[in-house]
Amino acid sequence: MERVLVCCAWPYANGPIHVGHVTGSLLPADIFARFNRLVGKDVMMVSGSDMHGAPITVSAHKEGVSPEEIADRYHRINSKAIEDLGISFSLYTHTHTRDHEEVAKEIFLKLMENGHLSRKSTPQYYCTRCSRFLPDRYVEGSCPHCDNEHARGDQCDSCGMDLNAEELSDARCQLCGSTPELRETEHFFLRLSDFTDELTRYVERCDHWRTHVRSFTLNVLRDGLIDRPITRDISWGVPVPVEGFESKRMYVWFEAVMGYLSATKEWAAARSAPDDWERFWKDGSVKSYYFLGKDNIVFHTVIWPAMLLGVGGLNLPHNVVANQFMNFGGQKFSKSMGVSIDIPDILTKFSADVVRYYLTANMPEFKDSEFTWKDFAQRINSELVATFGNFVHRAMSFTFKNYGAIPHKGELDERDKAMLARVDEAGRDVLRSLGACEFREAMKSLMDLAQSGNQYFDAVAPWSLVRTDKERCGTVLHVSLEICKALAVLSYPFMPSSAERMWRGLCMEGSIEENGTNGMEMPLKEGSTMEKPAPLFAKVETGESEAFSKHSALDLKVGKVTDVQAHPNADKLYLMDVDVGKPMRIVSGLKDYYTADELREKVLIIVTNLEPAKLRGVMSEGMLLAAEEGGALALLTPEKPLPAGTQISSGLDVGGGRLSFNEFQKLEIRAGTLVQADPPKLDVGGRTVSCTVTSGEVGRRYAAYVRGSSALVMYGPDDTKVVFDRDIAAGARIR
RNA sequence: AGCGGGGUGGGGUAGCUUGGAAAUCCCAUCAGGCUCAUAACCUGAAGAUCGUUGGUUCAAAUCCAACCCCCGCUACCA
Repeated sequence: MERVLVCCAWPYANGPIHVGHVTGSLLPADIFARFNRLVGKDVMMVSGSDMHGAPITVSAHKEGVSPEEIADRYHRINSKAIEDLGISFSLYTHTHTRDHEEVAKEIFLKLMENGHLSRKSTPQYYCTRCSRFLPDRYVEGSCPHCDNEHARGDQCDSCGMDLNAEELSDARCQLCGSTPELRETEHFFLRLSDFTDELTRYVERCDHWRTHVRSFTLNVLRDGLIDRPITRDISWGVPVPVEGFESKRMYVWFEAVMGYLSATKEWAAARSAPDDWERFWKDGSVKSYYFLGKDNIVFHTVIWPAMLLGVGGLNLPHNVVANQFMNFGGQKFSKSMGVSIDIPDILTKFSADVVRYYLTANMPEFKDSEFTWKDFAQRINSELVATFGNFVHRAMSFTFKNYGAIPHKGELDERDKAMLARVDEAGRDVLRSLGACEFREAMKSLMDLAQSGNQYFDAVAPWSLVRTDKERCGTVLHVSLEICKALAVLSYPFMPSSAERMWRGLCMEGSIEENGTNGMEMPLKEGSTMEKPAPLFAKVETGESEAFSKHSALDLKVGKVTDVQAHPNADKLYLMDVDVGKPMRIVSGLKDYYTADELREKVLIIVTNLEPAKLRGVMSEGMLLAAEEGGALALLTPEKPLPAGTQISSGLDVGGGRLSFNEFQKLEIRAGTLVQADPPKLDVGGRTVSCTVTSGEVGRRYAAYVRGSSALVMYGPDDTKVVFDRDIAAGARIR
């Protein structure tokens, strides 16, 4: 039996997985694995949680727990989420296992034995009080390029320059504040340069790779590879199996990729066949596929292959299927910015198959894609429910109602034959696309077949045939059910549980999983009594998806006042012309607070998607934001100058639809004082809520959305937050 | 900043490697039809001078150059 190894990038155990992980690697890997099982191949599919590395120690330090506790927590959460999503791993493990440690040490020693490691001493800061070496980011000091005294050792947040910790004057340990000393420390380096030529030849052969993966890799190789350190001075990670290195650990990027191999070995050991892993790694006819995001390409096209070459005797990746990114409201997913949709969350609202559908249909295969709740609801409702689900349901429920069983197939006319030929054609299309890892295309072919089904059903009109020619009606229904059967089998890689439900609904024996694509040829069992069909998918109520985003339906932009005039017919109102990237007329009630001259040239924050409204006879197209508290009023403004029209974000979907004034009033936006930075807390007047903020200054007052017990500080590009032009009390309501 | 990818009707996309009758498909919009089905389905229409500016050519979305914008990597998010 032909064998396939499916490898999926290892989610980092520092937070719950989100839709980006799923659409970027987990889901394409699973679809591909299921497809291969369907066509009868022996599939090994592995991944796990990446448990090591500095970010986890940082989280642990923040929470005051051990790194292991953090890693274990998210490993549990993510294992569950992955299972709930129906991702069919042979084994989903993690990198903090004995197996992995052994494999990592073994590979390390083998690379050393083969002469691909070198040792080098470099100076690094060591904190005597903490008795540890400090990673660059843990060192704080004065930036040599600007006056910032709080530059981190890797980068200055103030001027943005890249730094080495040694460049800082007045270096301090960020953990305890004491002055660290520079010490020599010795590390191992992977001699990547040994492999440049061989890797170049290898990648040049791989012309079946996606072009962006291949050209990017070739470019990296053309620049020449630099030897990289593979050990570092931290205590969390895989120990280095060399005397004198007891206090050091392997770099996580070096050790985590080995997880593919160690997971396969762990799988084999669990089956009491410890040598079984070799069938997937040493047999040159086995093709291995790696699914990951574009940020991860070099690790899989250069570094891991170099390691495999250095060890020798192990298969190189056959294909590295890298996806682009799925963004959310124009922003990349990022936990720190509060821009993410966690899988555990979304699964409380929607079934796995529905989520899988959307994430496949919108998969960022060749370029970035955008997740919006509006698009989510739309695609589910009009594609999955209306086209696909509805065809299956109308065919099955009509048959059930009028026959109660699978009807007899009589003589086929030209149209029936053409339809069945179309089914075969669609089957070939779907399977071809799946084999080429073109999942959106495959899904499209599947949907096209559902549409053809609808067209056929309409053309043969069984609802009138049933009254005139019941025999012929049975035949066209039989053909329709054939289409359903094909849809069931072909949709299995994408939506496995719905597919199996359809299979059972058609009175077919066994399961799709057991029969594979042979199920396409298996005849329907005429005369079998059917169960009453139920719709496969329910429509998504707009409210359900809005629940996630209603607080962010505001489209805020930076606006520059170009002209201010008194309203001809009102005491308190101004007519303001504001540039928000385009001119906009705004009527505002600021006359009691600001003179026209004070307002001219001012830079404000404008709601640009409000329903226009007439105020004392003049149309107002937008609204400027101001905070109000006990008779005092302050205008919202960006803390640094931003050009007119710049998008200001709460971090989530900007919506795009028009917002009525009533809806706007339901939103809670307040002035809040940042009372602590880590974890960030915001005082919004009488109560303190947790908040997300990009890099706030404690004691400063910011504008923030408040929802429940958390808040989202509004911000523009470059972490520019929204502040006030006059002092205003914390808790002031913004409108 | 360097490197890679992308910029096609309102939104998403195909085509661009091998230039050729003003361009594919889905959604939304509009007009019809049907009534089996989750107001679902089917048919038809309107809608783009293919990021900008130049160039090559009889002919460019498609090739070349410059520029603008978005994203990623370089810098521990798929």
